[in-house]
Amino acid sequence: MSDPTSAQQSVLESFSVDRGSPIPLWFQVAEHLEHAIVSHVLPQGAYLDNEIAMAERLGVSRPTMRRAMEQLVDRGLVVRRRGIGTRVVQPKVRRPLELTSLYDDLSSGGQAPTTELLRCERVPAGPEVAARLGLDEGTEVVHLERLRSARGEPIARMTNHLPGDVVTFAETDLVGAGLYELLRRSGVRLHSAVQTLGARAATAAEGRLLGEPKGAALLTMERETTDEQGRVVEYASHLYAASRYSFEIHLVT
Amino acid sequence: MSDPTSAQQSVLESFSVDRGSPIPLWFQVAEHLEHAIVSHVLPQGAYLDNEIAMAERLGVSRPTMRRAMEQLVDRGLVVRRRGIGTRVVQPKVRRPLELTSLYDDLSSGGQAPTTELLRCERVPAGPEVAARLGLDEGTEVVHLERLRSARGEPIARMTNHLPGDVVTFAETDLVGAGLYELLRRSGVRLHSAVQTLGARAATAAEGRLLGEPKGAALLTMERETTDEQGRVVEYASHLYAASRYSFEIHLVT
DNA sequence: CAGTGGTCTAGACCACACC
DNA sequence: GTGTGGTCTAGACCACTGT
Repeated sequence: MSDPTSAQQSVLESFSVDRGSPIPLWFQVAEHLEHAIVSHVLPQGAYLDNEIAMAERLGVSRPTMRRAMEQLVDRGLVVRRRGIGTRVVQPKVRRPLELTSLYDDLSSGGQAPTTELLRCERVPAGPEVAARLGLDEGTEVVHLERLRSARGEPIARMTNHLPGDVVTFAETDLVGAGLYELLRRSGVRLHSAVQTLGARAATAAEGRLLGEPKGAALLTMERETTDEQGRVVEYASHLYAASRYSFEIHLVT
Repeated sequence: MSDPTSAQQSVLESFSVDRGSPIPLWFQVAEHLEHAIVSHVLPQGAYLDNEIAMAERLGVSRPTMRRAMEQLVDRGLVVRRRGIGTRVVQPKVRRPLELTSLYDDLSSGGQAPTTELLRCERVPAGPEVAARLGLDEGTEVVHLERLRSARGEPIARMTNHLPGDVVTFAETDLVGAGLYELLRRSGVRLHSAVQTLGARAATAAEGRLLGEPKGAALLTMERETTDEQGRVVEYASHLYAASRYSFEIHLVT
C-alpha cells in the first residue's frame, strides 16, 4: 500500500464530492488532493492518473477536474507536462535559521505577540506623507506608532499613516488585533501593496526602544497599500531589530 | 470619445482574434485588454461590459472569455463582483512578484551591471552547505563568489553553492549573465524558492569589498532554490550594501 | 501509434446585487 | 423582477510526448 499507484487509488476512492455543499466542486477536489500531498500520502514525484480517469472516479466533468488541477498548479503542488502527465512536487519544509522569523516564533512558541500603542493622533499630512498617500499637504491623516514585542522582547517599531476618512475603528482596538484586520472590518477592500526592504544603523533613541545598541543594524520596511478603488489607504514605515527578526519570502516559478 | 463606454466599444471593435495563431484565444483577448488598461484607454474605475456581450462581440464562447477575464483578475487589473460587474483597477506598479536575479533587476532598470568573479571552484560540501542542499557531507559542490557592481560602485557580494552535477555551463559565462539565466539554459526547470531577508553589521573585510565602513548596516539574503523534481539546486547567501540597494516586493491581495 | 494535457464550444442552472 | 458573475456539463479537436 506504499507504492504511488495504490496510494493514489485509495486517496480517490475514499472520497466523494458533496453536491449539496455551497463549496464549489473543483475546490473540494483540490483541497482533498492538497491534503493528500502535504500529508505525504501522495509522495514526491508520484504521477497522478490522467484527468479524465480522475474525473470519472470522482463523478465530475473534465472541466471541473481541470479547474481543481489548475489550483494545485498555482499552489505549486504539482507539475503538469503535455504528453507526460501530472507529477507531485512536495513543498519544501524550511530548516530553521539562527534568526527565526516572527512567524516561526508564533507557530512554534505558541506565544501571541503583544502590541503597545505609542502614539495615535490625527494630524495634518506633511509633504512626505501627503505624497505617499496621494493627498494634498495638510489633509488630515491618522498617525500611528506601535511597539510590537514577542516573548517580552521588543521586535519592531511600526509607524503607519492613513487617510483620516478611512479610519472608522476605535483606537483602542489596535492593541488587540492587527491593523489589516481592522481595515477589513471597516469595509476597506485591500488590493495590492508595494514593499521596500532595506537596512540602516539604529539611532540612539531607536536602539533604546528596540533593546539594541546605537549603530546596530536594523531592518527597514516601507509599504504602500492600495485598495480596490486604487486609493492608497496606508503608508507604513517599520523598523525591525535585525538580531531577532527576519523576513521569509516564498516564491513560486 | 473619452467616456468609458465609448472607449470600451472602440477597444473591442477594433480588435479580432486570430484563429490561425498558435496563441490561445483567451490569451489574445487578455493581452489586448491588458494593453488597453495599462495604456489608460480603459481608465481607472471603468466598468466593462458583461462577459456574454464581450464574448459575442469578439466571436468567442463565454468560457473562453471567462478564461481571459480570470487572467486579468490574477494580474490584478480588474475586480469582479457578482451582481455588480467588472471594474478596471489601474495598476500602481507593473512588476509581479517573480523569481528574478539581481542581474535582471539591474539591467531592466537600465543600470548596466558588471560582475567580477572572485571565486569559482569545486569543493567537498561542508556540514552547513550539505544540509542546505540536501546532500551528504563531502559531496562535490560548486562554490561561487561574485562581486556585483552598478554604475561603477559595488552593490553586492554574492555567494552561491550548487550541487556539482547541475553545473554544465562554462565558468566564464558568469561574468556576462545572471546565474538563473545560465541554469535555465542548462535545462534546469526552476520551481520555487524560499528567501530570508535580514540585516547585520559589516565586518572590516566586507566593508572594504563593498565600499562601506566597518559596522555599516548590510542587507542579507539567503535563498534555497528548488527545481521541478524537488531537488535543491542552489543555496545562496548574499550581502548587499544597504546604502545603495533595497528590495522591492509587489503583492496582490 | 496511443496517451497525455491544452483549448474550445454551446448550452445550463445558481447566488448575489440592485431596482 | 432583471442582470451580473460563478459554477458545471458533455462533448470536441489539437499539440505534444514516448513507443
